[in-house]
Amino acid sequence: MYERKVLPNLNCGLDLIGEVLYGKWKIRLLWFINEGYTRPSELQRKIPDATRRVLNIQLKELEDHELITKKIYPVVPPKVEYSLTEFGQTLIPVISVLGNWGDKNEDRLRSVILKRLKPECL
Amino acid sequence: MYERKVLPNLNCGLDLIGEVLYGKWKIRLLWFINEGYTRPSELQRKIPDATRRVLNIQLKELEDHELITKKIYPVVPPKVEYSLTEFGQTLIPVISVLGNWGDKNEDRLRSVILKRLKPECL
DNA sequence: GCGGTAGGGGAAAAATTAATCCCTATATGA
DNA sequence: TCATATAGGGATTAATTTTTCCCCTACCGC
Repeated sequence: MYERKVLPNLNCGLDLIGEVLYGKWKIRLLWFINEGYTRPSELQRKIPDATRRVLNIQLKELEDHELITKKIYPVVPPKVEYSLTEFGQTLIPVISVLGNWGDKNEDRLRSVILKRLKPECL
Repeated sequence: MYERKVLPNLNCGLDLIGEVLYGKWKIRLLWFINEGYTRPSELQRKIPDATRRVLNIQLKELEDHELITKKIYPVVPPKVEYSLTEFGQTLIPVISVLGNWGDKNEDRLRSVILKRLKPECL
């Protein structure tokens, strides 16, 4: 795993939540786990744009940050289930606020975002 | 400026808000501008860990995304003031929710974050 | 034995983001 | 005259994150 070379800022609440939520797929992982998609293969199907690899890495980080727990069933073929910890559950309303703002301003956001990357990116 | 090579995901509200809010210092810039620190030099003093350069770049992105506006006074020495657009103002309650969750869980977050980077990073 | 399913992970490359360094300009005050 | 404050930007390097590619285990059914 990659080892940080620079100490992150941990001054205020915004720094702290940033540390655990940054990561391209983390918020969605939390969201889908909360919706009941608890197995790795289900999550991979819900987030097809991410590779298995990244999801595993980010799931591991969420676990290290105590937002989710991983239960491995000693069966064959292997079965794994993730679930939110109580701590992780308290994040759901927060994520909900983010998603609602994004949904409410969907058209405008899409427009301003695309305006900045028009030329070659498609 | 760096030109993206890969089209970002813009499927849902979470993707969209992520696009405009990701960036190490953006949330704090919005927050401080809202608190009345409107001039570049004031913002730099409020966020001493960031270099002038990055702040300028991220301010420019916030401006492109229509979250803030930049007013340049034609005086010498130069004077510039940023302010939130109406659109940007609607983000303040959202940022507030993020910050509150982080503040409320400050100790636990600091602990789990530090646990992951103990060894060499200090 | 082969292919499918379920769950992983190492190594290296590519993409992206942030930090460094150095340079521009003018006015004011010591 | 020299340092300081104000605002900004190009070029380069470093740091970090995400992707790609390839590999592994074990069982089941055919």
